[in-house]
Amino acid sequence: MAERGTPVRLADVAERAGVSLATASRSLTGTAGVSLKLAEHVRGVASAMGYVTNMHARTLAGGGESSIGLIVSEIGDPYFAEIASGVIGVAAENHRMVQISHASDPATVLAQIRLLRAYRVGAIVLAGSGHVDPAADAAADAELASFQAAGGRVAVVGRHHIAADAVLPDNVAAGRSIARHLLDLGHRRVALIAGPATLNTVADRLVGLREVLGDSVVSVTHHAFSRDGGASGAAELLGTHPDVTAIVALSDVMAIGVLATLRERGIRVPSEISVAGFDDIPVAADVSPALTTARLPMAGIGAAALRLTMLDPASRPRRKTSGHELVVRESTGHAR
Amino acid sequence: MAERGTPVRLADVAERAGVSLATASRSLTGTAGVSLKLAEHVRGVASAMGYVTNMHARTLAGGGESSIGLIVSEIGDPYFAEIASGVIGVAAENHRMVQISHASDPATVLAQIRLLRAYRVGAIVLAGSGHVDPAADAAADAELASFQAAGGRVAVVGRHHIAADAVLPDNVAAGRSIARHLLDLGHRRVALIAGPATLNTVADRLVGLREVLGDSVVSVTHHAFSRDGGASGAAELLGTHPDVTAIVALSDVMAIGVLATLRERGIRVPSEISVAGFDDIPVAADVSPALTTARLPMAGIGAAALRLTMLDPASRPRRKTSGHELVVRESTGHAR
DNA sequence: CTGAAAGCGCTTACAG
DNA sequence: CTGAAAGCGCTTACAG
Repeated sequence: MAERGTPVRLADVAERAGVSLATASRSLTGTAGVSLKLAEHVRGVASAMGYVTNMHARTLAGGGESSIGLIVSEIGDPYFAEIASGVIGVAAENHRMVQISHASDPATVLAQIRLLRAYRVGAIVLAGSGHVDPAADAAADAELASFQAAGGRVAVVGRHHIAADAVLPDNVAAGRSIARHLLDLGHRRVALIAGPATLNTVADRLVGLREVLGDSVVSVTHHAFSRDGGASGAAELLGTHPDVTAIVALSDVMAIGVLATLRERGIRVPSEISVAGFDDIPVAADVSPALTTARLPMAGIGAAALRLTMLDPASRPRRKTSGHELVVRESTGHAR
Repeated sequence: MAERGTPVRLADVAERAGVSLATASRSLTGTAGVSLKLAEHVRGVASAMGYVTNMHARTLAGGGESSIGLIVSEIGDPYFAEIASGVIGVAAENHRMVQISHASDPATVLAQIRLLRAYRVGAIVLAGSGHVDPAADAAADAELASFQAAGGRVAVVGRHHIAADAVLPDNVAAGRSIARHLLDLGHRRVALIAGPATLNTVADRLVGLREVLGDSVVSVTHHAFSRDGGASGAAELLGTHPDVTAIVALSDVMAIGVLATLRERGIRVPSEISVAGFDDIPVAADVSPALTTARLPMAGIGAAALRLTMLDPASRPRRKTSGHELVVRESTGHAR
C-alpha cells in the first residue's frame, strides 16, 4: 500500500505493529535482541505500510552506512566514465551510495569537497590530474587533509603531492614504453601533442617520453585535453614541422583528433606518419587505423581507489601504481 | 583551522561567537533577520573553526535542498555517460547533489529507487529503456508512482508506459530516417542487428525501420546491446545472409562492433556493405569509415529530463520528444 | 526479549 | 533584531 502525502514514519509502523519505537527499529535494521516472530511481524507491517527508512535521520542518529563522494572532471570523457564505472561497481558491492560531481578547476574541486563533507560522506574519490604547481591544489589538499583528520577517507587518482591513499596511473613508464616502441620502429623526428602543461598527468607522460626519445623529440605543444585539442594541435604541427614521422598524443581522446586531421589532409597512417596515444579507451581498438596506445586500466583504477578507502587507515598513505601495457595496433609502423 | 576528531557543530560556532543557536543558523543560511554585522561575525567564526554544515541534520530539520537520484544502466557506455553529463551539469547549476547508481534489470532498478527514496531525494531521473512487456517494469513503476504520490518528482528517459514526465528519444522517427536513407541508396536486402527484443528502445527503432523498409528487411537478429553483441551479430549474419547490401545496427556501439567484424573479414564499407547506427555517440565521427547514424542528443536529453523535474508538477505527465537528425557520413553508399 | 528516554545537529515557528 | 524551545525521524545505551 503506497503512502500519500507525508511519508510513513517508523513511529507509525511501531504503533500499528503494537510495539515500541526501539523494537521497531531493531526489527528493521536486523539488530539482535528481538524475537524472530515479533521482528517478522514488524517487517510485515512496515512493508504493508510502504515504509521507507529516512536515511538522514538514521545517519544523524548514528546508524547507517556513509556514502561515497566521487569527483571527476567530466563524465562524458571516456577516461573518467571508465573510472566512475569502477567506483560505482565497487560501491554497489558494498551497498554504498555514490554522490558524483563534475569539477576540473581547483576552485570547483574545493567547493565540491566541501559539499561532500557537508553530506558527511565516509570517503571521497578524487579523480583528475593534479597540477604541476602544488600551489594550485593547495586549498583542495588542505580541505582533504582536514576531512581525513576528522575521520574521512580519501583516495586520489593521479595526484602525487597529497597525503592520501592514491592510485597512480603508470604515466612515466607508459611514456617510456611508447617512446621505446617508436624508437624501435626507427622514428627520429617525433612530435608530442600534449594537454595543458600545468597538469601532472601531462608532465609525467612527457617525462617518460623524453627520457627515452631524447633528441628525437622535435616538437612539444600544449592544447586542450580533448579531441579538438588533438585535432588543432595536429593541424598546427603540420604547418611547423611537416617532416615528423611520428606523433604521440598525450591521450587517446587527443589521438583521435590527430587521426581526424591527418585523414582530412590525406596523410596516411602509419605509412607517412605514425600515431600513438595513452589510456586505451574502449574505442581505441575501433578507430581506423586502430590506435597503438599505452593501456591504463581505468575501471580497475577506479575500483582500486575506492577499495583503498575501505581498508583500515594506514599510518602513512598507500600508493598503488596502476601498471600499464603497450598495445601495438595499426597506427604505428616503421619510419618512412 | 582544521578540526580534529569530532566535527565542529553549529552549537560550537554559536558559543564561540557569543550568540544563540538560532542566530548562528540564520547567519549561515542567510535567512533574513540578523543584523549584517552580527551575521558577518558569525560567518567569520564559523569559517575560522572550519565549520561544515551537517546536511543530514539540516535536511531532517526541514532546511536544505534535496538531492537528485540518477539511475543508468552502465556509465561506461557512452550513451549513458552523455545523459549523465547532461544531468550532472543541470544539477550543478541548481546546486543539487546527484546520487548515481547502476541498474539494468528490473529488480535492481526497483532496489535502487527504494534506496533513493530512503535518501529522500527530491527527484529521480531514470535512464534506460523500458520493457516491451509492461509487467517487467510494473514493480519499478509502482514504486515510482508511490514516490510521486509522496511528493517526489520523476523523469524517465526512454520509458513510455509510466505516468511520469518523460523525455522520449525519437526512436521510431530515427528508424524511419535511416530506412529512407538506405532505400534512397538503392538497398533492398537489409539486415537489422538489434539489441534485446525485450526492450522498448529496440522495438521502437525496429518499428520505424520496418515501416519504411518493408520487404527489404531480410534478417532481424537480437544480441547484447554492446560492441561485442554487434560484432558477433555481424559474424552470424555473414554466415546466414552473405548477400545483404546494408546492415543497420540498433546503436552506434553495436555498429562499431559490426564494422570491426567487417574489417576483420576484409569486407569493404560501404562499397560492399553499408552500415548505419543510432545515437551518434561522440566517437561515431571518428571510427573509420565514419559512421552514418541517427543523432539523438543524449546530453540534451539528460539535461531536459532533470529540468522537467524542476518545473511545477503538471496535472498530467509531460512528454518531450528528443528529435533526431540523420547524419550521413562515410559508412553508407549506393547498393552494389 | 522489550521499552522509556536521551541524543544526533540542525531549522523554524513563537515570543520578546 | 535576537533567543528559548520544540521538533525533524531515527538509534542506542540504560533499565527492566
